[in-house]
Amino acid sequence: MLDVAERAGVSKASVSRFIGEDRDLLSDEIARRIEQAIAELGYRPNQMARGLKRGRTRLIGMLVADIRNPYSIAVMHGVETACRRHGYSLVVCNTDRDDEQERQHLALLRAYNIEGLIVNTLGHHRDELLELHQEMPLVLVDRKVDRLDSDLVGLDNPAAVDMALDHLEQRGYRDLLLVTEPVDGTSSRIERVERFNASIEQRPALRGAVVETSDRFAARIETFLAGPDYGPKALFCANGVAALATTQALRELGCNLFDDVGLLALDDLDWYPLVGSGISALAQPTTEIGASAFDCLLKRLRGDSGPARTLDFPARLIERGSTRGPQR
Amino acid sequence: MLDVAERAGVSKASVSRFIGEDRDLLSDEIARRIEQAIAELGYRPNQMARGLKRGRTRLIGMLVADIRNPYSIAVMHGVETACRRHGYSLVVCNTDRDDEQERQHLALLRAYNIEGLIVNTLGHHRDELLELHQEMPLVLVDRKVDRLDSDLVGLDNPAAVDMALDHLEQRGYRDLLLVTEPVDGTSSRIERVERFNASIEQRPALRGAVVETSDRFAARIETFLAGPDYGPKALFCANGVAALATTQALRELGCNLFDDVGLLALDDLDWYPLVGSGISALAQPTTEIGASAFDCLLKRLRGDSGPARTLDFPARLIERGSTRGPQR
DNA sequence: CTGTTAGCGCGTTCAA
DNA sequence: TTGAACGCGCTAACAG
Repeated sequence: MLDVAERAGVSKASVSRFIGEDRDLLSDEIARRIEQAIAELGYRPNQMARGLKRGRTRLIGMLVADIRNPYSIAVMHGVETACRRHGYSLVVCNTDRDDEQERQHLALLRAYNIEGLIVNTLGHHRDELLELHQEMPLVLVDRKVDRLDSDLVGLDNPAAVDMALDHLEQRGYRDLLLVTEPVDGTSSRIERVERFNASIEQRPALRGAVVETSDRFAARIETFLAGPDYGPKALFCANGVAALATTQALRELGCNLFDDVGLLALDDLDWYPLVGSGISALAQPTTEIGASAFDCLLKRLRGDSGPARTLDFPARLIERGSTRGPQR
Repeated sequence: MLDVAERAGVSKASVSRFIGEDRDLLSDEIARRIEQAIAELGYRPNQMARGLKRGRTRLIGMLVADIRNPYSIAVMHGVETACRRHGYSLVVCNTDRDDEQERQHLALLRAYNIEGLIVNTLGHHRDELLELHQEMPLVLVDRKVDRLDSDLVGLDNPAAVDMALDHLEQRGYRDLLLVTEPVDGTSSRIERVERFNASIEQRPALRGAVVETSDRFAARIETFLAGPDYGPKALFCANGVAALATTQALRELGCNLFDDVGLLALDDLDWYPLVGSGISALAQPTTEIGASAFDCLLKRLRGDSGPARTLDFPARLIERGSTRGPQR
């Protein structure tokens, strides 16, 4: 920086003004000289030093529970795009669903002076999250954290589940099984399960049960399929991972996909069209969700201190062969 | 830091020694007092400031061409795990296959004083990469960059292609079509195509052609399938994206998966077992590749200045229904 | 409009 | 073994 200043015959402060937001304060002549000196020397301001001084690092942190989950990737991509558009950079930390790693990453992000945090994990370290939330804005994605009063962006789970049941019922399915990953305190999973149960109550034509993907999972599916005849059977998978496990199980059981049983999945993955007659899906607007998460952060960074907001996005139904209706 | 020092009744320098690598220089008594003060105050050293002073930020950068590609994700996961194990953090930048974004991200990473860089892109900004390489170690993953003399970690492409051809030939396929994403200067794609062509030359029993996934892709596949009978036909997809496109095309054409035509794919994705009779795959050891990439960096950071190394990992064949042999 | 001064939080000389 | 002083690269406050 000193080199640039000397070469342009000005002081460091002027150079600082040039690369910062005070460029208007400079005379055209000086600005031109600085610009040239910067170009000639290939000077790049050191973001670390800027961050150190101003407290503004232009860094956003994101805590992700499982980076191999396509949903997380999609949201992250949305966040990253939004960040870049506004001059921020994203530091992504993957916890691999491990509480200890979550703790370490939180410490790390703080040590790097991020300005805001996007969280998509179980949030098993509420104390640290709370503490962090004192210092910076925080947005939860997809999953609530108990007694953490922050913005929340995600899917409108009740509406999505209703949409699923409407569709399945209308297509002639009567005996439903909700397949979910172990609920394990994950708010979005809880909401889906609860709404499923509640909504089934309201629909006299339907019968519904819930099963978690776990050890004897294929056997549970088999039991369901062999169960007493209440009407055409269909599976409703609460997310992409459950859909994968379910489809695997159905294949193991030698099912004809999808004549024997209907299937509707939350999340739309690129391979759904390829399996059997194609898997119907409720797609989440992941890019929008990611962009909104960043948007919340940005509003807070710009001083908005209103009450915590909750943004629920609607799912979109994509019909494929797996809900074409029971084959008689 | 000053607070900690005062509370422990020592100077900032001692605290600095405690949190740094000079802890041995401190007397037990002082170390204990500092430790306690840190715990009581919940003190966290500011990594920005440390980086500013020492030039060591403990940050590794990774440039990824397409974060939605499962291969990239898997490698990134391997890198991240290795990083964390050694006290480094990873900053991932996704270029979305866009040259301009690649340039911006390179500037960004430099501005944040990363200590090393892992690159998995086309590297269309060789000048900047070269410049960066003067300042820090650089590892290429999967893709070479012209005249950039750095470590390279990836798949042993010739061996993998040979393994594929051996397998297909042994299973009775004779008429092969290699499906690749547009080659577009990507070294790994070039290597696969070239070895395919060369290897076909050497095998009188086989015939081979190459097609890129693009506009009239399904039509190209159709032409291949309808072509003169040279023997049982099989498709060899050069990566996961090609496999997805190919399977889509086969479905559109109403093929019976996979009685009409064999299919072998490079990369092993979680949904391969679910499509038709299951897609056979050559799995890449992505975790190892990622870990090795970081390992190269670490060696360089520790002073190794030997000649650039190339690490080629072998693929692993996973047989499923799609190469069970031609059905007569 | 511009330059001077004084730190941001830390690591690293030096002496002691 | 410890502490005082200086500076990393930059920005903010003030003075001109």
